Amino acid sequence: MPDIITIFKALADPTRLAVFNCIRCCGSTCGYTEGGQCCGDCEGTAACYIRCQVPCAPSTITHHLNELRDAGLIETEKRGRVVYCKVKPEALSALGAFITGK
Amino acid sequence: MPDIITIFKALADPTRLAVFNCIRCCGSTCGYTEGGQCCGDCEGTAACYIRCQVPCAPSTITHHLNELRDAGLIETEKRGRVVYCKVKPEALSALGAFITGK
DNA sequence: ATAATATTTCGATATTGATCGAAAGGTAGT
DNA sequence: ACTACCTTTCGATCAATATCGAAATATTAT
Repeated sequence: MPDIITIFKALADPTRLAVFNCIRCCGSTCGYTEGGQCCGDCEGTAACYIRCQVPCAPSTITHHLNELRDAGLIETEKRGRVVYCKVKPEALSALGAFITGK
Repeated sequence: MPDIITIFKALADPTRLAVFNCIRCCGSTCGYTEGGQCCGDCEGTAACYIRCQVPCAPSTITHHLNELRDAGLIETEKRGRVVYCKVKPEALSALGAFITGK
């Protein structure tokens, strides 16, 4: 399991935090791409996906997803050519433990 | 009040996190220098101070204290030539709010 | 006043890391 | 097979920043 520094680093970049929040707000699953089950206004099918909410190059999104996964903050699952992501609650517990002083 | 990104950034550097933890473990006050009230084994007077626990140049410590202060994580107070630091609990609450989803 | 000590400022360096474009790898549909 | 699409890998570039040493500032002690 990743240490707290890795978690802090992963969340310390604005773009990456936006990616994380996007995944988080999707509930259990969030499509990287248009077909994914998604959050808020877009009712699951509309063009509300990470790359749309966080405008940057595809390769940049891949990079950030890797960082978040390495930090244990998300899991990713590839079905076909689409990646689905969800938050790992354990990582947030690790943050909680830091706050309470471990 | 500083945003969550600033807080994450401040805690994302190993040296700076060590400084923060050192201040934190001191209870209410922690001397930057030898005379400070201090934590753990050293019973308040021994040579247990930040620069000793976190070996780096004095100017580097100053830099990290500034970052931590700007992030709202600590307050500093200068008495004579010694800086005393303490953790600001509000910053930790901000972290807590992030965990619970705001 | 002088000396010693604690901290900060400044400038320089070196490392890290965010970002992109181009090309490659897989997967689904025709 | 071929095509279209999603994602990843690879290099390169550029900005941010951690670190230090030296000099400056400020405070206490002699």
